[in-house]
Amino acid sequence: MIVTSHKVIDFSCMEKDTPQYEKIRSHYLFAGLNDAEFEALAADVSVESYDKGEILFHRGDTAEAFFFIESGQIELSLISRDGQKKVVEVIEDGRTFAEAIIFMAEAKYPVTAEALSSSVVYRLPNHAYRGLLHDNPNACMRLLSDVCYRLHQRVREIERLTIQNARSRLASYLIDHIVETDDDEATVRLDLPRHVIASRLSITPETLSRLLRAMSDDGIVTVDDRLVFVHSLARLRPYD
Amino acid sequence: MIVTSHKVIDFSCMEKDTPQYEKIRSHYLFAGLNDAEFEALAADVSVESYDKGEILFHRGDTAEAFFFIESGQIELSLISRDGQKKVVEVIEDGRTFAEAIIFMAEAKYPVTAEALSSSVVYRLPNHAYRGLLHDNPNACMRLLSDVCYRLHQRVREIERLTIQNARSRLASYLIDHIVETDDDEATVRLDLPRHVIASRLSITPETLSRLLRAMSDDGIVTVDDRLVFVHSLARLRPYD
DNA sequence: GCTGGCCGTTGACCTGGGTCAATGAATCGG
DNA sequence: CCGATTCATTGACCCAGGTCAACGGCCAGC
Repeated sequence: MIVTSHKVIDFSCMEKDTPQYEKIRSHYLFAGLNDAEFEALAADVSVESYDKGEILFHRGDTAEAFFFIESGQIELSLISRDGQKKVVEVIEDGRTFAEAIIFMAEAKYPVTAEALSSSVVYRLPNHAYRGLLHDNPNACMRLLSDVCYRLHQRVREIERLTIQNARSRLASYLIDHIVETDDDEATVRLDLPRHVIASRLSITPETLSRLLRAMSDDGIVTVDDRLVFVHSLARLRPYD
Repeated sequence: MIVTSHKVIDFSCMEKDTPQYEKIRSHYLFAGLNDAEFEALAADVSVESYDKGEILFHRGDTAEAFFFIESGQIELSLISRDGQKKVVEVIEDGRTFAEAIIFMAEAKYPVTAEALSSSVVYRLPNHAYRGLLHDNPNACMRLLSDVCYRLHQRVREIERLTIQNARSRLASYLIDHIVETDDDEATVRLDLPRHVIASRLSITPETLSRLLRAMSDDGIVTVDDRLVFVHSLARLRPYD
């Protein structure tokens, strides 16, 4: 077996007709493949389990595979020389990540990936999928479309970081995480630890806390642990 | 003819075997096409001239075409509600831009494009190129590779904006614009107006001026109008 | 050769958000 | 059930970089 901190699970858990199998099979990167193609790809996949806090890869590591998250949450982050961390994105189950580097000339991961909670992921070697793409114009187009969407997301992120202040960014975040909305009111679920949210917004936990408090004092929101009740989207909006 | 502020030039200037023709023909998006394909594409291309300050498109405009720059410089920027502008990128001649939005579902330009100097650009309708891609796995792969590269660039930009300070960002910029290097010394050419550089770095022109002055006072650089002589890359580096 | 705009620079001052430290809550391994 | 550790909150203070205002080139048009 393999000697790493994480665990490689018996491959049989990706057997056909299980819910897990269907979960990855229906992902947009694979849905367009025929059964033979998918089976061939699956033969190269390894299933891995990571505990909270374990690292899948570091920024700068040679990138030979991308990942599909079966369960859990994976945090993608940048870490500066002096040790401070900036969370770029948190990927939830049912999604893939790092698939964009399949095509990088210098195939290094541009971010560090760490399990935020216990997670099961499928490791898909680049070369296996790359070969398939060449003969699948449709898969190619879908991937292009997805990568372009992500590129657009990054531009929006740059916008938020440069022409919006901390309060606006928090407002945007709240609006993006609404679980239920009712006219001018809404309920937001903060599905991540505060300090992770803070890092995603490029502020400190202290500032996040103070901003929520200020909004609360202004009667715009009520905070109850991980739930935020927005009393007036209109009053939150000006800062989005 | 067409009634806009910019000028649509006689199409004949893109005739075969001219230097202009070769310039675009050899671009990576078109080099892989055969002559018949390229000719078909060229039939849909319009050649346009823009004066300094003219807008090619605004953020949010419906995106039906992408562009190849024959000559000049095009600034891509984000503009906030309150009017402040953030320059995301400046594209020089010989390169394309906005080609990523060919694949966006909601085809809106994510940035505003403005001519920084008098420019000649080719407007390429999305649909024309999109059809070609479907039958050209190689072109598809090249485009994927390029878009992924840009995605990576954006991640690096986010890194610069969040975990580097203004001085570090300026140092990175100087290093990226070295025209000649000699061991620990280098010459940098600032090919853009100061206020544009400042915006690209997400600082004010005042801060840019002060940072250059501070570096100059520290003996790290000498500034002579648009030329910056770096006396010690080692002393500049710690901030990159 | 003026003159009216832009651009860049410099100084004085301000402030959003970071840093540091203290205090509680909550979670967890034993 | 209890220390140990991690996480969130709050207060006091600080500073990088923004804002505002003044000034001095440098063309471009008359």
